[in-house]
Amino acid sequence: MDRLERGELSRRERQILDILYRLSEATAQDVQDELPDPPSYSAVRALLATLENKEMVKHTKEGRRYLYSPAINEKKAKRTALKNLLGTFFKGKPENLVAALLDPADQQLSRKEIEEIRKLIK
Amino acid sequence: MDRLERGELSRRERQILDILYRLSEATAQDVQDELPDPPSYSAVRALLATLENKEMVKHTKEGRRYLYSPAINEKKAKRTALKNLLGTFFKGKPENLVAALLDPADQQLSRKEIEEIRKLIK
DNA sequence: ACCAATCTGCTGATTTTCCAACATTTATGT
DNA sequence: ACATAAATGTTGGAAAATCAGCAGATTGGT
Repeated sequence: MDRLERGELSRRERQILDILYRLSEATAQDVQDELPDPPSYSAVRALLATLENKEMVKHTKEGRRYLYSPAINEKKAKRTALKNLLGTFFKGKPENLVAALLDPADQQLSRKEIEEIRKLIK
Repeated sequence: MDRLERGELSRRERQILDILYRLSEATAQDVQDELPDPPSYSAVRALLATLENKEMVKHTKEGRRYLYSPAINEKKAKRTALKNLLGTFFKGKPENLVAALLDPADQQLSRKEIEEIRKLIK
């Protein structure tokens, strides 16, 4: 079980990783733009550096810049996040989660989205 | 937008809140039992105290003990968590989340669970 | 009444996180 | 080639989080 699964991420680490999962890859600048209460550019880079040391983030060069991306298999991260959410809020029952998705007070699903889901189940 | 929605929770704060959501209410002892890398009992209590100051946790007396529970409306917390997960991993599309749920490589849904979901959609 | 166990309240020290500033490197264009 | 711009790398310290220990209160048992 790695640091991610054990929930051993600081606030900023988590925020940054989430951004990277969402964007797939991003420059330090991109990350700064997405961070709530964004710190200075150099602070963001320092954070990315520590995340790299912990092997939770990797980078490739693109021209003179770095493009950062999550180092942890996305599928696995997704599964972990889902399992956590299920365990924390839905008693581990997927149908409870789907029920919350369908709850009109929560999300509004378009007719099209519902149709998509219906198809999946078949 | 409160601290929870902005993701402004420290590592331990998040761990403890998740436990409280899962258990609905718990003693300091319960929380310690559930924490990964559990610190001392008194440390757990100190953490619960700071969480109470920040009004993220409340307690009631039960005999001589305190029963702690989340101070933040559960429905709202659930919704926030779901929205975050959708945004981070599923491009905001609920059907993608459902697809992950149904993915046989990920979760195994029993026939019964699938039946439940099908019912919900109708 | 006394002791042991179990809880809360509090405090100060340690550790981790978080950040900005500065130094260095690399690319660009004139 | 040189200056400029735009990156990265590093470091020191402030701020926040984390933690353990101790004192006092309350309960329960003998």
